[in-house]
Amino acid sequence: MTIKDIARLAGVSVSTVSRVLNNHPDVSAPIRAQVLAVVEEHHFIPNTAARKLVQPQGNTIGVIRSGNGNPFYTPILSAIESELYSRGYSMCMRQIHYSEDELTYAAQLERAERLRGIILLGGRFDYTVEMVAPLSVPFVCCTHTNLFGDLPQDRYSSVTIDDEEAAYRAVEFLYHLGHRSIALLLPSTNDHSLGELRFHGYCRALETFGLPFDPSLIGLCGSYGLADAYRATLALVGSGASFTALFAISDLLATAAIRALHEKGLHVPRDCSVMGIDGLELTEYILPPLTTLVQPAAELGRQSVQLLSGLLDGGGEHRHILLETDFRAGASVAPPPW
Amino acid sequence: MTIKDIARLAGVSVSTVSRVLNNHPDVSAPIRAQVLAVVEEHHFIPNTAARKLVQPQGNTIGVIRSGNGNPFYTPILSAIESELYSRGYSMCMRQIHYSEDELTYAAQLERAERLRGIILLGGRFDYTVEMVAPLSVPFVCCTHTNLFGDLPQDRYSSVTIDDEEAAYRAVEFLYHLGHRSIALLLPSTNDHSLGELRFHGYCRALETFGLPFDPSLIGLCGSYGLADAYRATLALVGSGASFTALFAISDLLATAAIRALHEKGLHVPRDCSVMGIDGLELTEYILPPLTTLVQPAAELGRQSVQLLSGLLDGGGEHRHILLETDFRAGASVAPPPW
DNA sequence: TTGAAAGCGCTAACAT
DNA sequence: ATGTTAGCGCTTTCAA
Repeated sequence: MTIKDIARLAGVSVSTVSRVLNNHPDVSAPIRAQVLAVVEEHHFIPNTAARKLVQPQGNTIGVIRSGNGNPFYTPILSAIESELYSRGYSMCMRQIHYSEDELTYAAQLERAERLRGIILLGGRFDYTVEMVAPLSVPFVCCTHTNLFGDLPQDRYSSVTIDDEEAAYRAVEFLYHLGHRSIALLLPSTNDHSLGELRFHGYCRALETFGLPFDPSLIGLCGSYGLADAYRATLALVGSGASFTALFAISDLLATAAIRALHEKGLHVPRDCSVMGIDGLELTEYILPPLTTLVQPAAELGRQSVQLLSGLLDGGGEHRHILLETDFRAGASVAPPPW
Repeated sequence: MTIKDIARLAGVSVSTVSRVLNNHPDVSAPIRAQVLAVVEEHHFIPNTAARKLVQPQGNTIGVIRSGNGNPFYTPILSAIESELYSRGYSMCMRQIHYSEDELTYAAQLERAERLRGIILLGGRFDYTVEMVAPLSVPFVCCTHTNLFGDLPQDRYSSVTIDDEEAAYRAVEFLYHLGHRSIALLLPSTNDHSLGELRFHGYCRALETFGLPFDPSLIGLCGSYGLADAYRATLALVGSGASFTALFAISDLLATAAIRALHEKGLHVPRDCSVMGIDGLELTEYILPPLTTLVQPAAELGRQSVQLLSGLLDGGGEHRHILLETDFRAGASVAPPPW
């Protein structure tokens, strides 16, 4: 079923059908009704591919979400969506695997959907000039930025928290509570990504406060998964390492850690404090409610759109925005037991 | 940049470029290399819309995921994806809001992507013949089925758990533990959806075991959100209703309920047992680990694909598969305190 | 107000 | 092995 069929059935020309379908004003009411009737009757839906092919440019922004599981992105996405719509853009979202390359995907989407701009949600921290070459519309990184690649700052925008600083603050908070042996739970210390940045923040805090770096206090879980975090925490405690606080670099890791500590007979926060980063809604409802640094999810999304919109409207330049995390008091931290 | 440009730059014809791009064998090695070089150099990506337009039919299955937040769908999606790929299909996933209509969306996607079939993940339970009319390829409902609409069974397939039965089993389990006052936490009792079905299961269990239905034990939260569930539970306890167990119709609701009970000075499970349905990975890691009926997420996804594949290969007919839930022992239930 | 026709970028006959 | 060409379904001039 094509507009040709509809035209024939309605006894008009294809251009008239097209006009009706696109709400052009210059069609007489009776003809319009007639065409619409046929369209309805046959449940006709115009072929999007053909439309895309012929329309010079739309007003669509592509959003690529990397990694399928993380609930952290959910509120960000909502914010992006509503901000986009309120500015008259339409949004086209795709979710991809961690294993897929978001830039390749973005480039394809750009062609397929005639995108005007792209928002990369949760991607790599190590873009090179070569990698972004296929992209020919402006893009902004939301929740990540290019700290490990050679892509110049003026080639892209980003909106993130300062990951290194956030980790520093988390450790600082624990230190000021009185903790002197602070364990760290993270997937890897050299992933050229989040983990590495937050690891640096942890190290800097130790240094600042004159605490020794103790490798036996580092729990490496290998992934951002709950099961791995759980196992790594069990192993950490099982190794005999002694610590009064555990800083997990994400809320999810922290959640699994609390259970593991509990299993080992350690009460949180009485025997061991636990702190996270992210501020998932869910971790507000676990027991004990997690003390964490909340990322300004809605703001991350909103400002990404604002940046992109500025770029598209002509005036704007590529910028890099660092947003503050917000301390959320839970019940998972306390002064050390002595 | 189009294949025409590439052809000119490489000094060949457009069909040669097309052949190279589509890995056709009948291109000489030097020409292929030459074309590829130009393609690389200019980061050329063929226009998907044009391809879609001209290709008679692909091998793509569309997946529409309704509602953006629920982590329950994550493992299902992974299963769908891998099963699809292993059978030689490619997948095209779209996520839509609760507020959007998945069928309209599916119909558009069907045209746009030339889909061969559709998997609806987490949609409505009340389709009518009229609503599905725009779809012209077979579709299967994953995690929902058409118990409230007039769409005949032979017009679609479905793979779900028996929601009514699962709720029954949850209550049965609590009953056998000794509980006689079992509260219920759910968004609504008449949403023509999940909530209503599970409500029926709850009622049937009460009836079977000779327990009176007590409206004051029904906690209505209005949504599947954590905050609403938390408030509803506080209100339920605050109302003075007396119960020794709470059955929340989803794991997320159960999680928020546990926190609310704790806030009210009720220990779970000593003072009040809590049980959920879904079996989220996360609720295995909260304290107390949630006792729940686990939906066979991977199997739900896998069988959806198998059904669809059977339909497409000619032989299959529309079928409706009910999968069993699996009891997962946590630590959130116990015999009543007396 | 309506219709005829060109062309979007690509693939696949068909021709060479 | 490579080139020429006819559409795919649609929108949009341009003419009537």
